[in-house]
Amino acid sequence: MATDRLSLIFAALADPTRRAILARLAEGEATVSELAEPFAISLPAISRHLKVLEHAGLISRSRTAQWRSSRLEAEPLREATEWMDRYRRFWDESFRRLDAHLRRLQENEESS
Amino acid sequence: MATDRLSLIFAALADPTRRAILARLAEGEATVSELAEPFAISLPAISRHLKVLEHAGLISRSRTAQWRSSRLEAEPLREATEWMDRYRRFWDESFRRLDAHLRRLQENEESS
DNA sequence: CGGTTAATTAACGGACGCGTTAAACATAGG
DNA sequence: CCTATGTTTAACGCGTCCGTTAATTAACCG
Repeated sequence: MATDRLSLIFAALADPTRRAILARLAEGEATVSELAEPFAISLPAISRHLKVLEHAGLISRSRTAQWRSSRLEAEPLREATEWMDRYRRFWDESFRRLDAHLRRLQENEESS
Repeated sequence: MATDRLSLIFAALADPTRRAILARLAEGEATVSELAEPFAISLPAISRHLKVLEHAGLISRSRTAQWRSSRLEAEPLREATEWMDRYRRFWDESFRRLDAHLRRLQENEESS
């Protein structure tokens, strides 16, 4: 079972429908029906997706009368990005330049 | 089936063992047995994890004699980070400051 | 050739993910 | 109270994921 937080976050993001829901929520809060509207899947399916997102901390929910509104909580995305940042030097050109620069400094240090 | 690239990447990252493998590969290439060593799971299980990582583009593999060496390919992490960057303004303080700054500029523009 | 080492493939089992439809629950409102 | 609306829960099917052990493939080496 994926019990750790990061696994929950990445697993939640691994589904295109859920990513689309997050994209929609970036424009503002929305009810379940509103979120379901663009998709050709049933309301219960959407309901489950929202539960997954909530469990990963990617959304929070509030109740007003019979409507349940979802709100984006991007903090987990920060966590995920932070994890990936360990690998930034493997792809980021500017990071590579910084790397080279630091190496040069190091060499000067050693040769002095 | 998760057929799109981003889903493959996030799904690959959703497993702690696979993330640990990537962490190990950040220190340099390694063979399957070397990668398996820290884990209490069988070699075939590791072999499958590597296949998942390769399918997501997160590693590439080469063969030397009977050894298969894996190498980190972080480009997919860049893609994933890029996707998350759309949400950066929802968590990043400096992004919020920039946002506020731009809004101020906008207001000055309008009132002139 | 025959044995050893490295790794993968095959076959299986159990858990989980994602969808469905039908039923239940919650709230508003005549 | 009864009904309409919004959403969730229940029960099920099916495919995939993750692990196992046993068998197979691949390459080296005495």
